[in-house]
Amino acid sequence: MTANPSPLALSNQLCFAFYSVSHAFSRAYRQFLDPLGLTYPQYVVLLVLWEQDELTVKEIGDRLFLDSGTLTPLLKRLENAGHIRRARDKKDERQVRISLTETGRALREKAEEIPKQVGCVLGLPVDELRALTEQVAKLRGRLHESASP
Amino acid sequence: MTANPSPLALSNQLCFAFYSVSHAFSRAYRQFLDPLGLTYPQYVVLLVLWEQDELTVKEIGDRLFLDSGTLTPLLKRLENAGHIRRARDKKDERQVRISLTETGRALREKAEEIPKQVGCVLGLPVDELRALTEQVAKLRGRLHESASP
DNA sequence: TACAATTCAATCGCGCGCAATCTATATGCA
DNA sequence: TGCATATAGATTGCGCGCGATTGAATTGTA
Repeated sequence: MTANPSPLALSNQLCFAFYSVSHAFSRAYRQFLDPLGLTYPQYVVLLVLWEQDELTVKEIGDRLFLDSGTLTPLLKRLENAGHIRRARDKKDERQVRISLTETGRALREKAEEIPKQVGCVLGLPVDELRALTEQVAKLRGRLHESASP
Repeated sequence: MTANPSPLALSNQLCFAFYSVSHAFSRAYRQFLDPLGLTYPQYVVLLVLWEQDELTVKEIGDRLFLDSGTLTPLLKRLENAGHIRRARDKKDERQVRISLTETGRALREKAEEIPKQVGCVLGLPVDELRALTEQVAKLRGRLHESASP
């Protein structure tokens, strides 16, 4: 794979790099998330809610590029764990609004150490991390555009 | 998420960027893989086999950072589709050796157009793609090292 | 040669990701 | 107002990823 010399396979290389690094990241986070009883996708949903509470399922999905097929069962698990509440919006009964419980809000402090610890193993200067993040987000944007023209 | 100003959240940003871009890539590949009846992970396994046939499950797993729990059922599906054969190694009965069928080898030609088509939407110069791929692979290496010291 | 330790693949269980479909609610328009 | 259309979320089905365990084959070693 990584030894393929063909320049035509370049997007294959890049795609696989992202595919494998995202799993590697997920594994790296797991050692810190396991003690909290969270998976990485659940953690990301909580990150969103810690930043802005009372979002609807759709709003969470827009931020994370996930649909209700993924989010509904995930949110139910977070609800069963006692971290969030799910309630139909009174003004628009189609929507389900997600709110943090006290437990869910409290989890934030413990979770705040995680990115620091993971960041250590990356061994890259902050500005490089920032540049890389931007570059990757830009690629994601292009892929999304081309998917829904 | 992307609006979080805290520098502490930088590895969160980067991890999420990889997480979301890898799904976006997988969706981009899907439109080309669907007609071939392949998923992205199946395609990646075939890429490996097209480069070197007669690998064992472990050897495939080493190249793709996947274990038998993922590969065994995936390979069975590729076998059912007629693309590969699975057979115990005569010299070491613990190993299962994977070989391409004629159908599986023939699939390569159709698949060869895919990275080109995906590459078009990325809109990045070749050397930038190459640099990005290397940088991401390096990060993956660091994450793997720190996982198994 | 016995027998413990290691290696390889298979199996099981669970949580995503996502396409497709369904239901309920809201909106737009004649 | 009445009905078509659109939207939000839930549900179903399938294919991963992966931790944990199992069973069989091999290797290392006393």
